[in-house]
Amino acid sequence: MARKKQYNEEEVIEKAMYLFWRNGYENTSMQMLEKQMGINKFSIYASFGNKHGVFVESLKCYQEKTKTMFDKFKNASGGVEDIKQFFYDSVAIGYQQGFEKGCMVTNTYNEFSGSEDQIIKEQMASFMKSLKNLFIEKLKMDSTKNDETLQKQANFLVLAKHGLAAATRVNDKKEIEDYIEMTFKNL
Amino acid sequence: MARKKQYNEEEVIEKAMYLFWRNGYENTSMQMLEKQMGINKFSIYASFGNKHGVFVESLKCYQEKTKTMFDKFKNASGGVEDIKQFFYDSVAIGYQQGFEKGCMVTNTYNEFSGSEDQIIKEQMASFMKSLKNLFIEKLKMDSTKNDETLQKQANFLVLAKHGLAAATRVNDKKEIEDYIEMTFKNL
DNA sequence: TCAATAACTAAACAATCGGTTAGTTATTGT
DNA sequence: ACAATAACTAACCGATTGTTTAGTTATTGA
Repeated sequence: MARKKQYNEEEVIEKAMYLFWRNGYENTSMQMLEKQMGINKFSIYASFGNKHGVFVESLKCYQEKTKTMFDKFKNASGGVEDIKQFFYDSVAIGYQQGFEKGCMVTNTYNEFSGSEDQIIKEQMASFMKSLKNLFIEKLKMDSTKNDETLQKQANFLVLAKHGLAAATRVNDKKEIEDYIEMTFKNL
Repeated sequence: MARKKQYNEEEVIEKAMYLFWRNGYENTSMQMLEKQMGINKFSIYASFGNKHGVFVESLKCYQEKTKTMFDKFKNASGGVEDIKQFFYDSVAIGYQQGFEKGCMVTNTYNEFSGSEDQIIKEQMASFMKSLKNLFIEKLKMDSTKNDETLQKQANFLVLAKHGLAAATRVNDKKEIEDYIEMTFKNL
C-alpha cells in the first residue's frame, strides 16, 4: 500500500457533472474540469481514463441524481396526471442553482445526435425507450385507449418532453407552464 | 484598380451556411470553412472580417433561403391550418440533402443560449418575437378567442416549433408527423 | 509599358485542446 | 526505520484553434 487519495471520486464527479450539464461535452475543457473538480489532470486521468470517461461517469451521476424523481413517477398511480407532474419535476430540476441547464440527457442527446459515439448513443437510446415505455404504462391506466392511440400519444409525449427540455434553456417559467398545460389538454 | 476577386461572396457564404447549419458555430472550424467555401483563409478574412462575421452572414443567407416559405405562410388565409402547414414546411426544409440539420435558427438559439454574444442573441430574440406575432395573427382568424387564449396558444406554438426543430435531428418522420398532428388537435 | 494595387498563397502566430510523463511527496507493511 | 508504492505537482507533448502577415501573382489606369 501507499499514499491515500486526497479526493473522493463521487464528489469530484458530481462537480464535473454540473459543468457538463451546463456546457455540454465539447464546450467543457480539461482545464475547466481541473478547476471545478479541484484536482489535477493526472488525478482525473488516473481515476477516469480520459475526458470521455469523466463524461460517462457524469451521466451516471446525473441519472442517480434524477432517480428519486423517476421512482416517484414510476410508483405513482394517477395515470396521465402523473406524466404531467413528471414534466413539471423535470423542468424544476434544471432550475437549481439559478442557471437554467435543461435536462442533461436531452442536452447530450442533441449534442451527440450526429456523432459516431456508440457508447453514448446507446445509453441515450435506451433511456428514451424506457421513458416511452413508462409513458405507455401510465397512459394504459385509461383502458379505453387502443394500441395505436397509445403508441401515438407516447411518441408525442417523448417528443414533447425532448422539446420542453430544449426550450427550458431559453424560455421563461410562464411560457414553460403554458406549454405543459396545453400539451396535456387533450390526453 | 487591381486584380478581380475569383469568387462570389454570396456563393461562398451559402456553402459556409450549410456547414454551420449542420455543425453549429463552435464545431465548424476555419479549416472546414476554407475547404467548403473553396477559398483561402486570407480571402475569408478579407471578405467577412472573422469567423463570427462569416456566421452572421450565413444566418442572413439562411433567412433569405427560408423567406419563400415564410412569405407563403404570411400571405395564407387559412388560420390555424396555415400554422400547421408552416410546421410541416419547416421540417421539410431541414431534410434537404439527406442529412437532417433541423432549423438553423433554432440550432443557433440553443447553442448561444448561455452565451454573451449580444449580436446573435438579439437576432434570435427578434426572430422569435416576430414568429409569435405571426402565430397570433393567424390564431386571431378565429374571432372567438380572447387575448389570454391567444397569448397562451401562441406561447405554446413557439415552444412547440422550437422543440420540433430540436427533435427533427434525432427523431424519424413518422414520430415527427404524429407530434405535429397531436399539437394541432386542440387549437 | 509599367508602377500601383488588390487578390492570392503559404507559412507562421499565440492560445488552447486532450493527453502524457519525469520527478517529488506521502503513506504503507514489514 | 526504510524500501515499496501510490498520489501528487508541474512541465511538457503534438495537434488544432482562430487569426495575421510576408511574399507572390494578376489586373488595372495612365
